[in-house]
Amino acid sequence: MEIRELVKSTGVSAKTIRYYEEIRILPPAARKPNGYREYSIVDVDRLKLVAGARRLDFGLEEIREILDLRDRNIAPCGVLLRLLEKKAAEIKIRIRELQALEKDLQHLNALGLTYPIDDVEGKNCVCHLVSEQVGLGKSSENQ
Amino acid sequence: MEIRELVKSTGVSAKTIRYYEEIRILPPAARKPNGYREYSIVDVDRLKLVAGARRLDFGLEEIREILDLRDRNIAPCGVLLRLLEKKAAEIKIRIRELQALEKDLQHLNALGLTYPIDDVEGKNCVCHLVSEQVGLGKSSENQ
DNA sequence: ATATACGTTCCAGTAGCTAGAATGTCAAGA
DNA sequence: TCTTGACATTCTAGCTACTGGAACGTATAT
Repeated sequence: MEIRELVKSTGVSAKTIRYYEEIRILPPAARKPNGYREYSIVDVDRLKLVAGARRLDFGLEEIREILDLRDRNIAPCGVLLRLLEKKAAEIKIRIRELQALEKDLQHLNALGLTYPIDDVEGKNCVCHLVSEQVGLGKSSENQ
Repeated sequence: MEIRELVKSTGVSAKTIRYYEEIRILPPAARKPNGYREYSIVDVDRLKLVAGARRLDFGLEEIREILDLRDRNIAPCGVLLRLLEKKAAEIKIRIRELQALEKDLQHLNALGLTYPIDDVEGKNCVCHLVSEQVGLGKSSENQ
């Protein structure tokens, strides 16, 4: 099959497929006489695993590890399972960070609305609220 | 004051401060005879606003707009307030995406644990669960 | 012959820094 | 005076995961 078929069966763009080949996530594709890339069901399977893992927000390096195991005929399930847990933990933390951030934003917005909006350099201005966070509240320490 | 003082009073690293100057978020710093950068309270104020806005996850382009208004002596509070709301809405969405992702991860993990971990190419493998998401469930459509 | 819809390569850009190399400056201690 | 250490400077390159665009080749239908 040509690249367009692979795009259809995986939902990954042609650009991205070529990029994955370039960085050796996918092996160099076979070529037809005209120079076009040619794929088989094996490539579909591999790319589906990559796409699934990406959808779960795994990094390409993590994915590369999984693929390397598979390529050496070692079942990567154990590793994948651990990564799943690790990622879930990370997401949990990230969610909490964002929730704290959301709270801060709402708080500043609410407070800012009670201030005049034409105060360029005075203290009664939402700009000052934004500035003055620095070094104060640590409610949402993101990153 | 020298750059180290500015670092202390804003929590922004020297590298980042120079970078901000390079991309014109901060104006070219005055120089002492020895070539060292020299700052005043005005720079502290400006950088604090930048740091506060970055902490709220505003992009540097958004911040640049705010600063441009301020530089032209127009109170940016109105704009800032709108950005605050916009950002809060974005965060809300992002949180929901991450929560869906978290659910998927936990689901796959739970299901994966019931499978053997030594199945390289069979279907009873968490790898297959990961692959088979592609084109199926759209519970968490992120990015 | 031409229009179009594919395919190819290569280069550059995105966001917001951060690391590191090579070099210069300043203050204090032996 | 020499040296050590902590500061400062500039410059280049790298990070993640792609994406856009140019310039060009190929296949098919009209």
